[in-house]
Amino acid sequence: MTVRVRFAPSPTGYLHIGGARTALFNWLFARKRGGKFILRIEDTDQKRTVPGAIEAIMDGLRWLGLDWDEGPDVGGPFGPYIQTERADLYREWANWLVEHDHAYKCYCTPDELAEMRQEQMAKKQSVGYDGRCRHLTPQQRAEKEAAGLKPVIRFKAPREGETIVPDLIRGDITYQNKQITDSVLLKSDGLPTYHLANVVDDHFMQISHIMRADEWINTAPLHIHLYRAFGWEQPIYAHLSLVMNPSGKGKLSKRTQAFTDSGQQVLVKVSEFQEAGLLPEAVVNFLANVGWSFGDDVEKFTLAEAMPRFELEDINPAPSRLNYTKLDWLNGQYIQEMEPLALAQAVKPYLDAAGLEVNPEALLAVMPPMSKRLKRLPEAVEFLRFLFDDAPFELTVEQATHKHMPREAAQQAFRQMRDLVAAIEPYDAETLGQALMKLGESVTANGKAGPFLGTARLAMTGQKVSPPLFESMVALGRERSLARLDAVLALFEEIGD
RNA sequence: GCCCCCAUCGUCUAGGGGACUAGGACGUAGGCCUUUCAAGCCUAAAACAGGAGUUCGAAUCUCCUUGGGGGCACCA
Repeated sequence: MTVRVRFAPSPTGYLHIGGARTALFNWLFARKRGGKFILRIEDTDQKRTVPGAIEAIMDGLRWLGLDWDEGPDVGGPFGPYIQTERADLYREWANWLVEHDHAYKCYCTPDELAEMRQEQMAKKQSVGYDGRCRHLTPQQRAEKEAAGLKPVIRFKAPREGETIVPDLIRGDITYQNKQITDSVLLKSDGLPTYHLANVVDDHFMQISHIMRADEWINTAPLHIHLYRAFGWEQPIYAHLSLVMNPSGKGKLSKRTQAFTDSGQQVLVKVSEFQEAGLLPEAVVNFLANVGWSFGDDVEKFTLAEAMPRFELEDINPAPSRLNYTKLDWLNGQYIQEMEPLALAQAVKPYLDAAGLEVNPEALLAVMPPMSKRLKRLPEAVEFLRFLFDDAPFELTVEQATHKHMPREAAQQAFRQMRDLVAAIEPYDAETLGQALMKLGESVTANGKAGPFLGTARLAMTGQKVSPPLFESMVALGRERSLARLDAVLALFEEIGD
């Protein structure tokens, strides 16, 4: 069997991370089976269609490295791949259903339907269209038409029996047909609803497997009836679990929650992951671990490695939340592996944006030690500010001293350090390191260099956390290092008298 | 209200009747290393929602309860 799967978003905005995961699983499956991955745009709700959304979605997919074989931009043998460009096809098949007694015209107005729903709710009945237009006589129909009412086409759903939805992930799901309502297939604006467009397209695009989120599961029996009414073969279903909010309350959405309990921003759009300085390899790796597992206790892997192992049957049916902290860890792992030059290039835009005047050489020099400290690229801005900004930072005598190195000793230590830095040759990390270690051991009460080096770091960088001290001083250069030492010494003088 | 799905450490997961004193990862705690912070390494705490049943034997199968989620539009 030729595998053909599709990702079919509606262009109502950005690419959602949950959608990205659906796309990823489809992609993985298509690649594993040597099939085709198709991108189709479901834009039949023109009110919700947002200009530019198609591009935004494609950008998101491209960033993640999910390429498609057929789609709006690349075309393909079953196009067009944008539903509004296929409107005639749907109309044709909607009419076909009417002609074959599988569908009928309905003239109910929105008000009328709302009223019906209210009544049903008031009576605590199940809500759904009651089929009142099913048996209109030709005369009644003519009257409605004469009154200028524009009809919709509704499916004539079977009222008896049951329908089984076979699902690769969940097994057979049984529905009582009496619960399936006469859904609208063709709207009064002449465009199809999701149900019709989806079934018609999946058929003519020869889709073999439908992988989509759990939220669509209840539409499956209806769609199965449509396939039967048309006399078409139904695809194989596999309903993926939903991606939930970190709180566990509801499916992940833009609105619900902006921050997690630990204060992290809840990223939702793929573009937000990108802007947050996360690497696409990490995001995609992370996503693959949600609802699927590589096996062998392996957490970090590439898509190429995952692909041969991917099986639909292995997908976990339970909904899951996104663990953003784990994503950061994974991202850090990928950053550690980056070549210094690549990392410098990745980090530079953020430094530029922060208004820092970046010296490329100095930047490159501190990349190796930085790579172990970065979880997300933009963090580099605060880490490296000291390197590209000579504005004096706030420092107190308290910070420049230590319990094992009180005021007098600290002042003395910094004086010695200044002399040492001024004279040392060569001015490199190793020489500097050895000398400063020795100095440190001689100036602290406990004979350990740690307390001294900690304060020295503060004096050089203004930060408790920075690239390692010696490398930082080398990157800074002798002159600027001396200037910062002078600043500390001045601090002691000022307060001292 | 009706229908559907789901249920293993805080989170993501492994587990498909005996290999389970339930494994891994993130996070957390402690330790080592160390030039602070990281990174790395080691250790620890931490889960089969509850109840019946099937079986010699159940995290694994069935049912019920509970809890969570989704759906019930001329939205997708």
